[in-house]
Amino acid sequence: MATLNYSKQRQAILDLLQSRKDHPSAEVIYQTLRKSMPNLSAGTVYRNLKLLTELGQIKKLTGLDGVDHFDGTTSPHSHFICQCCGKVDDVFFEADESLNEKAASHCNGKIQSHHVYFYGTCNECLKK
Amino acid sequence: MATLNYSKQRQAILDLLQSRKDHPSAEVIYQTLRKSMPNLSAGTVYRNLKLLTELGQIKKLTGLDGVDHFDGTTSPHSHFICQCCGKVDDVFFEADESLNEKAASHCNGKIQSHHVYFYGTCNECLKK
DNA sequence: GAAAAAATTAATAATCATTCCTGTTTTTAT
DNA sequence: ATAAAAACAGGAATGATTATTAATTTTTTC
Repeated sequence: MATLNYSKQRQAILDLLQSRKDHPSAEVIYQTLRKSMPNLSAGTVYRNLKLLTELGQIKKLTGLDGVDHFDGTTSPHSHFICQCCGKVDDVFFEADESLNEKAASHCNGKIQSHHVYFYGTCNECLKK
Repeated sequence: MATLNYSKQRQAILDLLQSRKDHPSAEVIYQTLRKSMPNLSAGTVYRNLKLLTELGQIKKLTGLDGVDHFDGTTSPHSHFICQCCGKVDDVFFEADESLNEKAASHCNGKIQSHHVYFYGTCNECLKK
């Protein structure tokens, strides 16, 4: 994995994502880091999130609530979205080899990867 | 399925989506329908796409190229995104029952549905 | 079939996440 | 240490989507 992370700002963004188990948006990342880096710029956060995503060091999650969320866990996993509260949990469940293979014959091209989103109601919301 | 579709505009949007196998964006739908409905408004397209999505009569696809795309096929299926040309194909491949069940034990809630995105290179792009 | 009520539309303004731009600062390479 | 390259801060611009409002169309009721 490419390890060209010079700046304090970029490293702080990556560290934050790797230390959290939730999936913060760019805005949340910006507001969180601003507390310790008062003149951090929002553009810097967006630019580095885009760069880190392209380098594969973080994952971008879309289609949750209109804004993009980011995930510092790079090992393959799925996501569970609570349709009640909007929370996004990691689901460490491996369907990988088999899923790509099974779908291959139904597909007009070569599959390289996949991403599974599960939708439902989380335990907290079920209690209500 | 609820069938409360009064207006010409709403019906035209639904018909268009059901007659196409690709997954047009709101803008493409707007420009296409405008040819036969010259004073169609973009807001009408967006409002009806949102409504039809909420009613479950169409599906919204996010995270493809920054803009939302829409799918008139309601039977459960997956999608294959070509990372080369951006094309989105339907993949009629059923992993349903098993996938939700298998993931259930790894999940902090009750799974109701899922959506699988496959990423790869389509046959056209492979030839190049 | 016409009048009243409800729903929908067109047009336009507003919003808001994200990207772009410019001049400055930090990092890297020599 | 110095020059070149990369990255930053701050703010302006972009662009997809949503909200507003008055007018029109559709549905309902008689």
